[in-house]
Amino acid sequence: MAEPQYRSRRGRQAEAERNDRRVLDAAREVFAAHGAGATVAEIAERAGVGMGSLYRRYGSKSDLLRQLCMQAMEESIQAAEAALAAPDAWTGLSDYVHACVARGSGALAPLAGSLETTPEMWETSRRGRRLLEQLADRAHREGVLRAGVTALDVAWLVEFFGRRGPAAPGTEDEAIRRRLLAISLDGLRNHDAGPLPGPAPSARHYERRWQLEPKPTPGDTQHD
Amino acid sequence: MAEPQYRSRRGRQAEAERNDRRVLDAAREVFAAHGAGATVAEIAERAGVGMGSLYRRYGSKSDLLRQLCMQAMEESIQAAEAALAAPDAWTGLSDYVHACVARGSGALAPLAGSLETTPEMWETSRRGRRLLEQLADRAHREGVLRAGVTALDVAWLVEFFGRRGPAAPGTEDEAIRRRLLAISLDGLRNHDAGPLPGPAPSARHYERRWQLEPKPTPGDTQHD
DNA sequence: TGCTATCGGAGCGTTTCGCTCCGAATGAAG
DNA sequence: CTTCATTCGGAGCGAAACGCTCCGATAGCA
Repeated sequence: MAEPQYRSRRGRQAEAERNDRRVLDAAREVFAAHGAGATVAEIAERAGVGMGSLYRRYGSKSDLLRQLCMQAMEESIQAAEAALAAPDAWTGLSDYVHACVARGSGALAPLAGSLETTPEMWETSRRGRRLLEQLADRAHREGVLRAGVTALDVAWLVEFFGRRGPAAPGTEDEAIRRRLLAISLDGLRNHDAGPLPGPAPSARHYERRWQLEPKPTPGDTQHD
Repeated sequence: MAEPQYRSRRGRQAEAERNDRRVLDAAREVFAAHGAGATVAEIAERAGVGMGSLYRRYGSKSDLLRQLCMQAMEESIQAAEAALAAPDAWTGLSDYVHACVARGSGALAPLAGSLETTPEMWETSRRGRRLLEQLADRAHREGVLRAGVTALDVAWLVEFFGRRGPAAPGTEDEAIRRRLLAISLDGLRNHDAGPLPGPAPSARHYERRWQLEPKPTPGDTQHD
């Protein structure tokens, strides 16, 4: 089943570690695809693991979500750092967006609205945003980013495209998303288009999604 | 709006008709925002109507969804016809996309995957697609649509942007969506960008969403 | 061959949800 | 004003779904 070279280390514990990762991978796919409403049973099945194995490592569904959220944010931070190290700003930015969409970071971030957030999560989120701002600044300095586009515009774009979760590689869904993403990225690029409509997205609004609504009681559904 | 020659439609019956429409409007907003999983209680509350009034008019949640689906498709057909009558192809296409996104047609269409589809629905869907193809053809002929872009590319774009439902007017959510939509539309326009990646979306895959999935509708099971 | 750590998943208690049912409210007719 | 037909609102029911626990089965190790 696994690499024989590692089996000798610790027989059963190796399986435990493997399960740990498989659960995390499955959870990311399932949550990204179905939202926070996805069931733990589906995650366990997708991971090929029993409920017991899942719950021994993650005390609750919320724990799993939190861990996943952190992982997604850290991945996007890595992608941003890689982008800043890229030879030119545009390929860096483009790669960043592709990476975030492909990994489903954008699909996971809004899930934060349905759990209690730790200060650590806020810090990580802010660090990611700061890096993205550097990325946007650099792109503007090099003249490859359309006038008026802010870091938050890019963040929202990533979130929009990640909504449906990481399309399985090789599927037509993935191909379609890549086409639409290519179209949107071209619109993001600097060319002779008019100014963007309306005011730029605010940080306050971007962060508001993270505040846990006291109760999902039906009936709010209100503007603002 | 009142029918003067029908004196019978007054008093309580007038309220009934008003309720019917309010339910339909509320249902469109709620389903578009929360997907097919939205609860009927939320719809009734949003409409300011009791469950009784809702269920006397629409036999089941599925009935409501079907009606809504048809309405969304017919609206998009009207938008397409208006676009074909526009003075130039680009403003027509742009208005079409804006209208569909604003009304949430793109958010309602994928809901079809969770109900039994009638032949009438298929016919309406196809008619809408044919009109959209005429729209794309005209735009290509006038040289305002990026090479390689097909009608289905536009259809998927509308669906992507409609996913979250029609953002309430005046909210920052709506402003953000407009910005991203403006960006994507500019990418759709004819300019000196490279070719689009991958093959164009296929009609088969687009229609596949309509086939009832292995998940046999968790909601209603007893009534048809 | 036992012993221990880990695994899988059936089942429990709770919550949610679609839908029904009925008393209250409304307005027309007498 | 009283009567009656019609429509309204929402409490509550039965069923289904879900998060989570618990335990018998199983795989490594001495």
